Parts: sequence; C-alpha cells; structure tokens
Amino acid sequence: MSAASKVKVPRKRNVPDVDTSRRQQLLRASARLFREKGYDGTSVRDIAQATGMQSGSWVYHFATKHDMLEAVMQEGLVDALARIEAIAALGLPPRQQFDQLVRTHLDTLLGAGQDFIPVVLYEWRSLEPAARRRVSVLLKRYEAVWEQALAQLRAAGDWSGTTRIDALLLFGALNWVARWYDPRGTLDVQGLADECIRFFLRTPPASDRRSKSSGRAQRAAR
Amino acid sequence: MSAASKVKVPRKRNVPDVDTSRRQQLLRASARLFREKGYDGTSVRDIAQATGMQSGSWVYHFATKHDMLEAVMQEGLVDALARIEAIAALGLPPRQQFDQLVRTHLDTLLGAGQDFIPVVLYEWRSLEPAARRRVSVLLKRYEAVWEQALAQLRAAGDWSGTTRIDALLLFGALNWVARWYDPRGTLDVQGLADECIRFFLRTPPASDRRSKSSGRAQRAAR
DNA sequence: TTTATTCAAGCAAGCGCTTGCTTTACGATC
DNA sequence: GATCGTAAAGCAAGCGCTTGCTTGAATAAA
Repeated sequence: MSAASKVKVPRKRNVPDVDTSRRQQLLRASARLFREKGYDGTSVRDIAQATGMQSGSWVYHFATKHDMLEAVMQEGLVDALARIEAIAALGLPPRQQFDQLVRTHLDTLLGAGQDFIPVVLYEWRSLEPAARRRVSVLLKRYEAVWEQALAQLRAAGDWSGTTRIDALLLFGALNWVARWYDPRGTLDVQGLADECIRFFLRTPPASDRRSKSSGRAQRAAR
Repeated sequence: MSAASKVKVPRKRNVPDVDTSRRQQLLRASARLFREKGYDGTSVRDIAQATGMQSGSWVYHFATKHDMLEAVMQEGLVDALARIEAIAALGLPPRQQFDQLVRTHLDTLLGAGQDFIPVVLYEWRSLEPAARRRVSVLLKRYEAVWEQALAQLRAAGDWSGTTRIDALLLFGALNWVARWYDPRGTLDVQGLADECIRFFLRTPPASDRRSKSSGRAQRAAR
C-alpha cells in the first residue's frame, strides 16, 4: 500500500463538540455493520477494522460492545425523533401531516447512510434489559407522535380504527419495507411513499410533491 | 431433577416416517432457540442441551449448523404453504378467502409452538446464498397465493392497489405483529385477526366466526 | 456381525476485552 | 521560547473463554 496508509490524523484535546471524530466514526461503522450482519454477527474486530483501528482500541470510547449498540440506537432515535417532532410542531392539516410523517419515516429507514433506525428495529433483541428500558423512552415518544397524528386523522374523518393497534400495523407495513425495498429499482423512495399513503388511506397523497415517475413503476427484488 | 432426567428413549432403525424422534426434536429445539435468541446468538451446545444430547452428537443428523437453520425454514414453509394452499383450493368468495388467509397466517405466526415461520422471517440474513435460493422457491409460492387472493379481491371491487406492493405492505403489517403481540393480553389471536382485516379492508370481517370478545378489547405490551 | 446412534473429549479458530507501553497535544513553568 | 508534566488516544500482544465441528470408542438394535 502506498502513501495513504500512513497519513497522520492530527489529534485534538478538549474538542468543544465532544463527538467529532473517532467516536462518531465508530458509531457509523458499527451502525452499518450491525445492520448488515447483525449485532451477534459483527465482531469488535470488524468494527475496529472498518474504523482503521487496532482490535482493542475502541474501548477508549465505549466500555463494552453492548454500549456501542445502545449508543447507535440512542443516536438514531434522537435524530429521527427530532425530525418527526418538528413536523408535528408545524400544525399542518391532518392529511398533510400524515403525508410528511410517512415520507420522513421512509427516508429515515431507507435513505443513504441511514443505518441507525434499522438497527433499532431489527437488533432490539440484543439490547440488555437496562438499556432496553432506556431506549424504550425514546421509542415511546416516537410512537406517541404517530398516535396523535392518527387521532387527528380520525377526528377529520380520514381514519376509522383504534389508534393503538392501527399504529402498530402501520409501523409494520412501513418498517417491513426495509426488508424488500431495492433502491436500485425503478421505484424511488418518494414513489414508495405515495404507494404507502394510498395503501393506508385508500386515496392518493394529499401532499403537493408527487413523484416524478408518472407511471405505476413497481419493482422490488430480494 | 428427579426421574425424568434419565428416561431411556428406545432407539429405532429404519423408521417408516423418517423424521420421528431425534431429528425432529433437534428441529423443534433449534426453531425455538433461533426465534428467541437468533441464529448467531444460539450455540450448537444450546441446541444439544435443549434436546438432551452431548455437544457434538447433533452432527449425525445435520452436517452443519447452517443446515439446521435451512431445515427449520423448509419445514416451517412446507407446513405453512400446505395450510394456505388448502384454503386457496376451496374456491371461497374473495372476502371469505382473504379472511381465512389472514387468520391462518396469524396462527402460523403466533400460535403455540409455532417458531418456524418467525425464524424464516427474522433470521433470513443468516442463510447462506445457496440455501437462500432454495428456500426462496417456497417463499415465492407463499407470496403467490396471497397475490392471487388480492387480485381476486380487486376483481370483486374490494381492493384498489397494485397487487405486488400491496402484498408486501400487507405482509409487513402482519409479520410485524410477531414483534409486539402479547398472547397474555386481553386480545386473542382471533380478535387480532379481526382488527387486521378491518385495517386492510376498512370494513368488518366477512367471516362468520367473529371473536367471542364482543368489546373492543385491546392491549399490546412489549 | 452390521449398522445406526450417541458419548466423551478435544482441536483450531474466533470472541470480547485487558494489559503494558508509546505517541501526541497542550498548558504551565522556568 | 524551550522544557516538562499530564492526559487523551492508540498500538501490539495476548488472556480466558466460547465457538462450530471432529475424532475414536462405546452401545444398542436388527
């Protein structure tokens, strides 16, 4: 290997924003690996290598591998929560609010470099009970935003069911998308969001930003 | 533990139905453990212990641990497929057929001792590519039954969307149930099926067997 | 005797994490 | 302004344990 292997990264001390460089790199790498191979299928050596470290150097930033998992989930949820609570704060009409929530949720799930929320969804079992309780707090807030949005839809006559179960079924349909959606297919995320909204509400999306793909583009490979 | 730990199981040779005792025990134990702890989180020693074997004795029945995973999935899918293809063969009216499919799917997912299909759904990543291709054949047949049922619903005017994507969203809502449904809650599986059907079709179930819990019982804990 | 099945022991590799030491940056001191 | 102490950050090695799987002998039924 040539020059690139010995590039010196300047080290800093007392950095103002505490999560600049190395810790954040570890989080991104582990989020990606946890998503791709699962928590148990990822070794700390994998994570270290993806970050360009020796196999034991990560302990300076996290006490245990489990702590890395919890940090990935916390980080992902804090970010996702900020996005949807910002939408809820806009006070949009129920239909438009619902549209925005669906689009944002799908982007959080499928967007480029968005590995954190899939880890929350699909590695939940690997969380230790104490960490599970802590992360649950954020998750409940996330669900609460949706339940309130559904309640508003219902008040406007656009929804019929019991809020709690409907929210869970709706989450299922949306979250499962991470299993089958192929970003290389002809259906982009906006088009997929259109399909989801139509599936949930039985009417075309209320939002003004329709997908540019006019036809009924559909393709999903496994 | 008392007498039960040393009971001698008589051994047979050339048993007519090839999967009577030990191999089947291994499959059931590994299905349960794979579901509870994941493929990577389950060791062959866990499986052996749950079956009452020494840690290396399972190799007589399966070549590798991966083969056990594939066998669990094959077994689960062959069984589930038989159930829903039997329903499709009845030639019921579309609404009633859909009802039966939903109820059967949920029972396959949530019924007592039904660990095989959750493993198919949530341990897919741990399948090696060759095995994945083999299991996919059954999975596609399973999905085809649903897509045909949706097409019939659509022809009868009870469904509006594109069959493929709708089937995937529908699978998501149903399969996610395995994550949150609590069998100890006040909502039994039949009641849950009612809720799902209402969610999908926006009308009460067509089937004659309504849940006995008349009220809108709902509860789901994690 | 033959064949099916299991046991008891263990091997090589990989696991999470620890240890002891070195390098680097920065503030205080002379 | 050169020197030094301190602490952040990382390297190289490896420890104790677990992993999937193998081996060779033992047991039981046909």
